[in-house]
Order: sequence, then structure tokens, then C-alpha cells
Amino acid sequence: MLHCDAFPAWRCALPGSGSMFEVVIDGDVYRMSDIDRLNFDTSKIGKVRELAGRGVTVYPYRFDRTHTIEEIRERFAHAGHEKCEESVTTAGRIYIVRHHGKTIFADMGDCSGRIQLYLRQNDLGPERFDLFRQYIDSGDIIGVEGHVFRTKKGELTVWVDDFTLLSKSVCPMPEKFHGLKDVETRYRQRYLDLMVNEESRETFLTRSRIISCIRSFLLERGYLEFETPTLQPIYGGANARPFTTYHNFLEQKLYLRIAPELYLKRLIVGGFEKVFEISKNFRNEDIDTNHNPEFSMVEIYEVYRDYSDMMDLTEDLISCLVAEIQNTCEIVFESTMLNFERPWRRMSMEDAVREYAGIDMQEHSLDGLAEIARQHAVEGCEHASTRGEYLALFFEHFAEKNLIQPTFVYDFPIENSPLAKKHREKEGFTERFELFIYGMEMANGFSELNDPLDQKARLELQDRKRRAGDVEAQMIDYDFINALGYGMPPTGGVGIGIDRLVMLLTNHSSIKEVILFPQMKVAAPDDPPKHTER
RNA sequence: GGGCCUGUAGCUUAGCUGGCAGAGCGACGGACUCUUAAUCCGUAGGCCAGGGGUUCAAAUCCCUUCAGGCCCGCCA
Repeated sequence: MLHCDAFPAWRCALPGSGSMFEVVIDGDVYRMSDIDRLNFDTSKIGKVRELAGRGVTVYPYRFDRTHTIEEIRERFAHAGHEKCEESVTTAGRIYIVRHHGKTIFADMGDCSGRIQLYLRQNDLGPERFDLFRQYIDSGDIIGVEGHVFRTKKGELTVWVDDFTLLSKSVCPMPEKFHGLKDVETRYRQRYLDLMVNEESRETFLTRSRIISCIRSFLLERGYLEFETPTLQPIYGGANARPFTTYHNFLEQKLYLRIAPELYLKRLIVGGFEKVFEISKNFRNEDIDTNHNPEFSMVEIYEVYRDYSDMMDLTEDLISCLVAEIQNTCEIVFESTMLNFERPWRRMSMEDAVREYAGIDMQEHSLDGLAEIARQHAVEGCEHASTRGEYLALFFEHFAEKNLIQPTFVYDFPIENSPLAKKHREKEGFTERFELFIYGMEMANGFSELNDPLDQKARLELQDRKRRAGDVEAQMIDYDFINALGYGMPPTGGVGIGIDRLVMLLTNHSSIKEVILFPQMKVAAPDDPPKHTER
């Protein structure tokens, strides 16, 4: 073990060999690997020690401010070169410090914005001034008291009479001009991204506003917000592979929900009439620009409504969002203009296939459809055996990517819609719709299946598929079928993907840009190289 | 799962037809009382993502592992 007790402690050389050893700084033990992992700056740790030695509370407990930075900018917008009489107290993180001998300029930022600070030795006195000069670095959080004025160059500035260290940063800040660009670091250390990249902070601010906008839209219209289990003994409500976990004391396997659907419908059975949940769902699938293993949805159910009502509601909700967030009904996504002016286009799946594939489903036999699928190398067609399956495959293959402007596609084949009610007129179809924007599926809704016998049969079919190896087919939830057995009113339901909505409204083509902490593979720093033979 | 690309100092990066690893910012020391990516002088900081190979010589060429990005397939 290596002891570095000499003062100042941080000046002790930290030997650069790769072997494991420990460094003691003022009695605190740092393993070398910790220092590697911690990214602490030894000179800053030294400053913390010295400040404490001078009786400075480096991490005090509270601070009162009279103004946020935004409030200062508003209130003193017309400030001139003379100091304003009214004093202000504000706080924030130091981003840049410019030393000029006996004056210092610094840029400080809080959640609402940034502002320049001006400090002079004449005002603070040599001791306080020196404390700032020596110990306050970019990254530190300080509180300042002073008077607002405008510099000769016109910059609104707080002329600092006194300052308080509120939190000392011991890690190096990202570069002040270029900031933090490395995508991986931005995702893994989102706090740094938020700290220095204004656009990123803006994106997540918008995300927060979108969610609160969805919530208030629904609450205002009398929908009740509920929370249903994330840990479920039987998963359902969607076709997807679940995450599994285990409860030690129940001694029972549990699944992370893939959808809240079956529980929300139980609430409808129980007598709540308009319900919604904003939930995280978990699907054990690949990660890419459109998929994160956990993602956010809002699911909405309302009694005595059918799928066409739910299309109206979806259109209403999303146009309201666009108007609220963007102040217009047009948004630019990846340099394409998306027009949310109502009414949005609505077309049946068969019409979509007719329009985009030039295939009229009615004109072809089952064998004919199979032949067309083979000719066009439609993905998954080798597993198709019914007209409905071909319709769904043709839609995905030919039509989906062309649905750029907001478009509802309705009347889905019954095969892939085990929770949707049979179509009131069309044999072999369900009353189901999906909303597509920029080729992305944004919402999925239906007239909810409330016939318990039909539901039982459909889930049994799913279960047979699952047992035959379809990893995404659903389990049978007998309690859910029982709930329907007690009688569920005719109900319309819809689920809207929040992450994709945020992508659209913030013009990001990767879901990781709109999820604060996207799932990343954990690096295993101490793993020895696996295939080194010596 | 398949294809393409990326990984060099804390951050942003140059070097990639093999020949001493460079810069800016940041850090540290110094000068500077209206700067704002301040400026000026000086110092330290790199197993060039990891491992293996080819070579007199590898950041550079080859193989491989890891991590990430983009596109495609499956899913919302």
C-alpha cells in the first residue's frame, strides 16, 4: 500500500503502472481501479481538502435565491451600464471562468438559463477574491449575491458582492466549446449531456411536457388514471417476448408486463368507465433506433365506444399535443413536412394494399396470394396459410413504409388480433386500427373483444401457437377471461407509443435520443481478455 | 441475426499510402481590473479500446474480442 500523507495530498504522484495498489489521500483510501472508474480529478480533491482546512463548508445544506436566472433576465432586461439598485441572489453551476488578474468573469447556469458573473478584487476584498480565484472552477455550484448591470459589450451580468460555494465538483467538465459529442458517453452519462448540451435538455423538457399534456388532456375529459401491476404472474395484452423474474418469498416466477391491457379491462369490468395508464412496458427483444427494451405507452379505455371513436380520440389527443408543443399543425421530421391538420386519412388495410401494392385481395384465390407473395419475396410468407395472414404481410411489405402523413389503417385480419372484437360486417376481420406516421406505428386500438367465449377460444389458439414454438404468442389468462365472463360493456381502447411521439415532436430518428437512460450493455472492465493463450 | 462504420490525453480531435504520438480546450504555475471559445508565457498529462499476428520497426497492415453508431430483418 502506498501512503501519500504529505501535504498537499493530491500532488502525490500516482504511479501509472497497471498493477493494483491503493493510494491514501488524507486517510481516504482510493484503489487505483476506483480512481480509474471514478474519474475524479486529484487536484480538485485537493482543493476540497484545502477548503475544508480553511473552514469552508464545501457541501452546505441549503441556499435561498431571490431570482432564477430566467427571472433575472426578465426583470432586468432593460438594465444599463450602471448597477441596478435592487440586489439579487441566485445560484447555479459555473461553466466557464475567465480570469483577468484582479477581475474575473464567469458564466453560470441554472435550469432556466445562463448568465455572466463579474467579480472584482476591489469589491470582494483580497481574501474572498483569492478564494474564488484559487478554488472555484467550472463545474462547481455556487450561490452569488450582487447587482445586475450590462457590460460595455452589452452582456447582462451580475456584479458579484459575495459568493457561497454550494457544491464542489471533483470531476473534470466536458470541453467548454465543443461540449460532449460522443454518443455513447451522452447516453451512458446523461447528466453530462444534460449539463452541457442545450438541445438535449430541450428534448427532455419537451418529453416532460408531452407526458403532462397527455395526462391533462385525459384528466380534463374525465378519464381516470390508474396504475396496474408491472410484475405479472401471467403476461398478456400484446404479442411479445417478456422479461422473467422471480419472487423469492412467493417462490414464483413473475413477468415484467408487456402491456397493461388485460388489467385495465378488468377495471372496466369493475365499473370504471373511462380509464388510462401511462406505463412502462418491457419487451425482451432487440434494441435498435426504434426499440428500447422498456418503453412508455399511454393506454386508454372507454365504455360504450368503438374503434372509430378511438380513432377520433387518438386524432384529437395527438393534434392537441402537436398544437401545444409546436404551436402549429405542421412539423418537420427528418426534413419531411408532416401535416397534422384534421381530418387525418383513414383507409382499410385492404384499401392500403390495393393502393400501395396494386393487389385486390378479392380477386385472388389463396394459392394466387401465395404466388404473389413468393414473387415479391414478401418476408414471412412461408408461414402464412390464410387470406388474413397474406393481407397483413402484404400490408407490412408494400404499404407501411409509404404511410408518411398521419394515416389510420383499420380492419385488421382476425389472425393477429386476439384481443380485438370481430368486425360487425366483414367476416374474418376485427375492428382494429393502427395509426402510422412517417411509416412508424404510433398507435394501436380496437373495439375491445368482450365476448368471453370468443376470447377464450382466441387465447386458446394463441396458447397452442405458443406451445408450438411461437415465442411471441400470448398465454391464457383465465382470470381475465372470467372477468369478461362477468360482463364487460362494449368498450373502445387504444395504446399510443409515447417515445415515438416524442421522437416525432423533437425530430429525432433514434429512440435513444428521447429516452433519458437508454439500455446500454454494461462494460466489464475487470474481465481478462478471453482468448489470450500464453 | 446480417451488412457498413467508429474507438488516439478529462473533452474536441490531427496523424491511418508503416519510421520519435501532435494540437486546442480543460488541469497545474505565472502575467493581466469590461472579458465572453478572453489573451500571453510555462508545466504535467497517452500501454493510440483489449488481445494476438506480419515487420528491423505498427496508432497506422492482418486476425480476433469488447463497446458504440447507422442500415436491414423481428417487434411498438
